[in-house]
Amino acid sequence: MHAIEGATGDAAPPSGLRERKKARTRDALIRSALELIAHKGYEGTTVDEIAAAADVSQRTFFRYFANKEEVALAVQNMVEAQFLAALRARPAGEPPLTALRNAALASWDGVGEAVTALVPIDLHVRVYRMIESTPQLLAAHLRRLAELEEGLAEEIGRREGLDVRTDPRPRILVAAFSGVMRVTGKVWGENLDGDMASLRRITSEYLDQIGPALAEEWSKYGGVDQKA
Amino acid sequence: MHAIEGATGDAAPPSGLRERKKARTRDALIRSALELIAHKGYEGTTVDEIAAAADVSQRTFFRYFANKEEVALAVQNMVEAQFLAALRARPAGEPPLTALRNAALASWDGVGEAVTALVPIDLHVRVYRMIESTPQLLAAHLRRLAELEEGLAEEIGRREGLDVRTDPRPRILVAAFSGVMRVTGKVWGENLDGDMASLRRITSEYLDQIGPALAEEWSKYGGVDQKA
DNA sequence: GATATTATGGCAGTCGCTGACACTTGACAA
DNA sequence: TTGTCAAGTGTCAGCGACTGCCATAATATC
Repeated sequence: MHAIEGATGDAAPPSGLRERKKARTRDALIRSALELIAHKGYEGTTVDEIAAAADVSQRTFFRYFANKEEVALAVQNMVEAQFLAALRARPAGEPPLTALRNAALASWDGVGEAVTALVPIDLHVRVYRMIESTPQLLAAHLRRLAELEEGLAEEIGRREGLDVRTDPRPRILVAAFSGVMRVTGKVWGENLDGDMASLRRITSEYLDQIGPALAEEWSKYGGVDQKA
Repeated sequence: MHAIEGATGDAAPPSGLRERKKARTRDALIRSALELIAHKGYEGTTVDEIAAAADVSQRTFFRYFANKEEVALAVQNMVEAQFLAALRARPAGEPPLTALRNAALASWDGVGEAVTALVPIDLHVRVYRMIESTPQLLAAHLRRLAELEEGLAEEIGRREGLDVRTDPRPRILVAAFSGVMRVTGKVWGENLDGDMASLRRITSEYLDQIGPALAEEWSKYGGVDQKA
């Protein structure tokens, strides 16, 4: 439904030769694009080059992707879809914030292979940094994240048995959570150790800080715990 | 320093004739642009039309604004600069979250006249809704908000006497706060009463909900209060 | 009033993106 | 196998956003 889904997220096994061919072209486009972008930068890469590298015409490129941003964000998009799926898979008993947190941590697990099936992870990491540092790309990325938040809020609402349109708490929770996750991603991208382990550590650490950060007074180290 | 500032935010009184003329052209461009965009939509408006309506060449337009998005977001940008200024003006005693909240509420006050000096407020509101509903514009808007968050975090850090690069709490707080503010703005834009009073009400209400929303369990109505 | 600055316009050209049309290729049935 | 239909692809023409370049016109400075 939400555009997030479409990103190779539907794990429909390609049956006919036609669909297999389409998947191959799509993957080739993504690979060529990320390779070029990581190498020459986003703005330094033209659609013509991407298309040429994947051996299709420019027109065909635009039949697979609505715009240049979309290829660049294709893998990242997949990761986000993973996250939403992980949230859906969380046991009903978990409180909202815990579910979000665990979904994030859990989704880092499966995502590695899913990404590698398309492109080498280090390429993906390099592109991720590109996203953060390229204004146009970052803008598009943030917009998709906003869409994702919609999906997350809906799911939280569903879990807690309330309507997102009447009770603002799901959206508020997700907004706060996503904000923190963005900082997490940003900090991780800035630091040089681009491995999953450090990502997990930062994530946990920062999510733990959300309570103290919202507290009235900040004690010098650590801080108040807000739970109950 | 940050790009946010540049949006007519520097209240440097135009001295020479040259600068006054420049300010007039800039304002004319903004007015023409918002008028056209509110009327025909963002994508339905060409830069040529905007330039023509302001009686300058297209080339000149691009000397005033880096791209079409910038002119569409010019007023909104001013509002955000106001907000940052309002935060800076908060008394040192206020705890971080309270300062942010009061800065938001306070900035709604002065902003009315500041906006009206450029364009009628109802036009601005119509454009604001346009921003929320136009993907490309929303993307650009979200990116600027991310920049604003940087500024806010820095200011919070300064107030609390800690370095943003070592202590993550300022960023985390601001991220959570901004997330909630975004929901606020979105909900306000969706509802039909586009007046400041309802914006204030929603803002207060939603900010009050952030504690309960982060709590472990959600009681059906209202919820736990997290303060100490 | 001469001269140095700075703003503006016009033009050519690149790049992202789209519609229209013709052509090729895979799917499916007779 | 073959013929038909649907779907994917390439080519081309064209629009709109944006930039560099150069000539010109308007202010500022002395």
